[in-house]
Amino acid sequence: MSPKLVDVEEKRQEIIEAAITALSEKELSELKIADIAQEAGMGQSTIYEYFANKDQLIKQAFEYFLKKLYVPQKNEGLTALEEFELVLEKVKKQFSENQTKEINILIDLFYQGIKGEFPQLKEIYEGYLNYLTEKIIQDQEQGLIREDIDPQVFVSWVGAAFDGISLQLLLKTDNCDIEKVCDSLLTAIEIYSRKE
Amino acid sequence: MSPKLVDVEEKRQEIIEAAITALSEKELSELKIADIAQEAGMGQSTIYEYFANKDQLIKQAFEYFLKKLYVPQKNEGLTALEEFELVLEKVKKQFSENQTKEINILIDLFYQGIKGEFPQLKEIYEGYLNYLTEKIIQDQEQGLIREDIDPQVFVSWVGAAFDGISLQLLLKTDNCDIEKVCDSLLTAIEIYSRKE
Amino acid sequence: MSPKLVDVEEKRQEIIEAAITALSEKELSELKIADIAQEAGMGQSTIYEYFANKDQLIKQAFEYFLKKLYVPQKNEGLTALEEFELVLEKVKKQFSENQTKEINILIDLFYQGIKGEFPQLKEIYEGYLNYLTEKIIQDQEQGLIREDIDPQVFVSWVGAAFDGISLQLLLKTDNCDIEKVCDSLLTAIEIYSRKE
Amino acid sequence: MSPKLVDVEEKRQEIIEAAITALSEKELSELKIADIAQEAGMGQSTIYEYFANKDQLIKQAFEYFLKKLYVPQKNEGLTALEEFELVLEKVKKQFSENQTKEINILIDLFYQGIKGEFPQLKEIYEGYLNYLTEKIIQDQEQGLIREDIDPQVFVSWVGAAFDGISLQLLLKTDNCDIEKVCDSLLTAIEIYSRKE
DNA sequence: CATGAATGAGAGTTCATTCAT
DNA sequence: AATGAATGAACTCTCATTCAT
Repeated sequence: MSPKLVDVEEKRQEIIEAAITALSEKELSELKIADIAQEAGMGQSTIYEYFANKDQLIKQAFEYFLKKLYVPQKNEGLTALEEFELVLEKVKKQFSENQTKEINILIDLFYQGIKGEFPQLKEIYEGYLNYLTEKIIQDQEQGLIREDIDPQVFVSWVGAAFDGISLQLLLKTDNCDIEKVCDSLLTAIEIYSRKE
Repeated sequence: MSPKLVDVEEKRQEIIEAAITALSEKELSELKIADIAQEAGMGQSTIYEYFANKDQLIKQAFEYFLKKLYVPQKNEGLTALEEFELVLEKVKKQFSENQTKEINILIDLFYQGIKGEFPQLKEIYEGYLNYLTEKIIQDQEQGLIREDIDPQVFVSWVGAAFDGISLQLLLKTDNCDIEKVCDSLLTAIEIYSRKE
Repeated sequence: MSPKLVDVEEKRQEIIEAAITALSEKELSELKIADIAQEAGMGQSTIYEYFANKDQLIKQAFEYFLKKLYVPQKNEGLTALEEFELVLEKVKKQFSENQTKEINILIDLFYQGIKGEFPQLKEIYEGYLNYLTEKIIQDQEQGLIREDIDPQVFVSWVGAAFDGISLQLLLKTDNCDIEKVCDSLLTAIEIYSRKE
Repeated sequence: MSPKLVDVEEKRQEIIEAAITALSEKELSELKIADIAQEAGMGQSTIYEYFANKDQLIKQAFEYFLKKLYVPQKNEGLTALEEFELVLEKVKKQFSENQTKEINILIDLFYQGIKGEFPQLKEIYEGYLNYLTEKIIQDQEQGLIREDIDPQVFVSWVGAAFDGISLQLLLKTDNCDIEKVCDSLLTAIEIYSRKE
C-alpha cells in the first residue's frame, strides 16, 4: 500500500552484521565508521540514516551479537554435571581455529561490560548463572546433589572457574593441557557435590 | 654552572603515576596526553622530554603498576590451602571501596594483555600460577595433598576460579555473597586435594 | 541517489594548482597545509581526501609543474644553433616580470632535485640534454657541424652555460647585459662548431 | 686585568663551526638547534648566549663558511685561460669523495642566496666574476685575447658554464665524461678568444 | 533514500626559545 | 657563564559527523 519502503529494521541488521564482521577483525578502539561502511558496501553517511551515531551502533551490535550467541538452547534432559561438561566443551570449541573471530568481539564486549558501558552484559551473565542454578536445584530435588549445598553459591564458583579457564585460553598461557584441566575441575565438582 | 638538576628516573615515576591516576578515572582509549600532563601539573611537551611517545609511556605505566601490585611477598611457611585463602582474601580486599581505582587500571591492563599488546602480562600471570604450583608440590612432598594430582593441572583450574570470581566482582553481579562463594570453593578444593 | 559528483582528478588538479600558487609565494620549507587549503578555498582535511599526505601532494605538484613547463614543443625544422637561440630566448622570457612566480617554484624544485628528493628532475634534465644532442647529430649529418665534435660532450657544456646564465639571472647579478652575454655565447658556439 | 672572561668571539666561532659540521650532514631545513648543540658539545641554551636566534646563527655560519671557502688566493702570474683551467680543476676536485660534505652546505647556501635571504652570496659571486674579468683585461693588454671582446660579457658566460657544470655534477647526470666536457669547453673558449 | 563530499574539532608530536639556578 | 628543564605555539593528520544533491 505504502510506497516502496526500505525495511528499516532489515537495513539496520545489515549494518550491524557488517559492524560485527568488522569487529571480528579489528579491536573496538580501532574500528572506524569507514570500516563498517565498507564492510556493509555502502557510504558512510548512509549509516547515519539508521543510527544516531557510532556509539549507538556499536551498542546495538553488541546486543545483537550477544542475542545470537546465547540462544538459550536449554538442554532439558541433562543433569547439572552433564551441563557443566557441555559448557566446557563449548568453551573449548570456541577457541578452536574457526571461531577465533567471535572471541575478539567477546573480549571487547566484556571490556565494555566491565567498564559499565554495556550493562546488558551483566544481565546476560546473571541469566547464564541462573540457568545453571536451576539445574542444580532440579538435581537436588532428584537427589543427585547434596542438599546442604547452596545452589547459587555453588554455581557462582563453578561459573567463575569456567570463565577463568576462558581467560587462560585467551592469554594463551602454556601452563598446561586444557583437556586435563577440565577433567580435573569436573572431578572436583563431582566429588564436592555428590551425595555420600 | 649549577642549573636545577632533576632525577630523570624520579620524574618519569612522577609522570607514570600521573598516568596511572588518570587511567583510574578514564579508560585507556580515552586517555589523552593532555590528561596526563594536567594530572602531572606540567605542559604536554614536558612529557616528551621523558618518554618517546604515548605508547611507551603507557607501556611503562602498566609495567610499573604491575611491579607495584605484584610484590612477590612469598609466604614461605604457608601450605597451599592457606595460600589459596590468602589469595582470595586479597581479591576481596582489592574490591573494597578504596581500591576501586586500581581495578580500572587492571581491567585496561588485562584488555591490553589479552589483545597481545602487553605481553608482560602473560609472563606475570604464568609466574603467579607457577608460584602456586610450587606450593602444591611442596605440600605433596609433605603428604598434605594427594600425590596422584597433577600440580599444574590443579593450579590451573584453581587459579581460573579465582580469576573468575574477580570477574564476577567486576561485573558486580549480585548473584550472591562473595564470602560464601569463597568458602564453598575452598571446601571443594580441600575435599578434592586431601589425602583420604 | 544523486549526490554531487566531483571529478577526483580535476579536484586534485585544483589542489595542486593551489599548492603551486602558494609555493610561488612561500618557499617549500615554509609551506603549510593550511596555506594550500586557504589558497584552494577549502578545509585542511579536504586536502587529505585527495592526497595521502603533504609529501605526496608536494611531489605531485612538482611533477605537474614540470609537465606543464616542459611541453616538448619539438621544433622539427630548426638547426641546433637556431634551437640554442630559442632556448636562450625562452630563458630570458621566463625571467620577465610576469613569470617570476614560476621561478620560485623552479628553485625549490631544483633544490629538491639536487638533494635527491625529486629524482624526476634528473630524468627531465637528461631528456632535455638528449633532445639537444639529437639536434647536433642531425646537423652533423647535414654537414652543418664539425664531425670531430662529440655531440654529448658539446651539449653538456652548452647546456651548462644556459643553466649558469639562468643562475646569474636568479642571483640578479648586475654583472652585465643578458642580451650581450647570450650573443657572445652563441657566437662562441658557432665558431667552435662550424665547419672550416 | 678583568676577571676570567670567555672570549665571546671564540665561542661564537666554536658554535658556528659546529653548525657547519652539522650542516654538512643534514640539510638546512632539517637542522635543529639540538644538533648544533650536540655537535658543539654544549647545552642548547648556551647557544642563545651567543646568538639571538637560530636564523642569526645560520646566517653567520654561512658567512663564515663562504669566507673560509673563498680565500682569494689570487694567482698573479696566470693568464685568463690558465685561470679557467684552474677553476675547472677546482670544481672537479670539489666533487671528489672527500669534499662532498662541503657541497651540501654550498647547496643550502645557494638556495638561501637565490631566495634572497642571503644577499652576501650575490656580492661574493660578483667578486668572483670581477676577479676573472680583471684577468681578461690584463690578457687583452698583453695581446693574448682579442680586444673586441667585452670582458664582462665574456666572463659572464664562461662563469655561467662553470656553474652549470657544477650543477650537472650535483644532479649526477651520467650525461658524459666531465673531463671531456671541460676540455671541450676550454677549447671553445680558446678558439673564441684567441687573436687570429 | 542514498551518498559523495566537506569539514571542525581535536589528537599526538616537534622544536625554538625562555628561565631559574 | 652555562645549562637542565620546561613549554607554548604550531604543525600534520584523523575521523565522526553533516549536508546538499
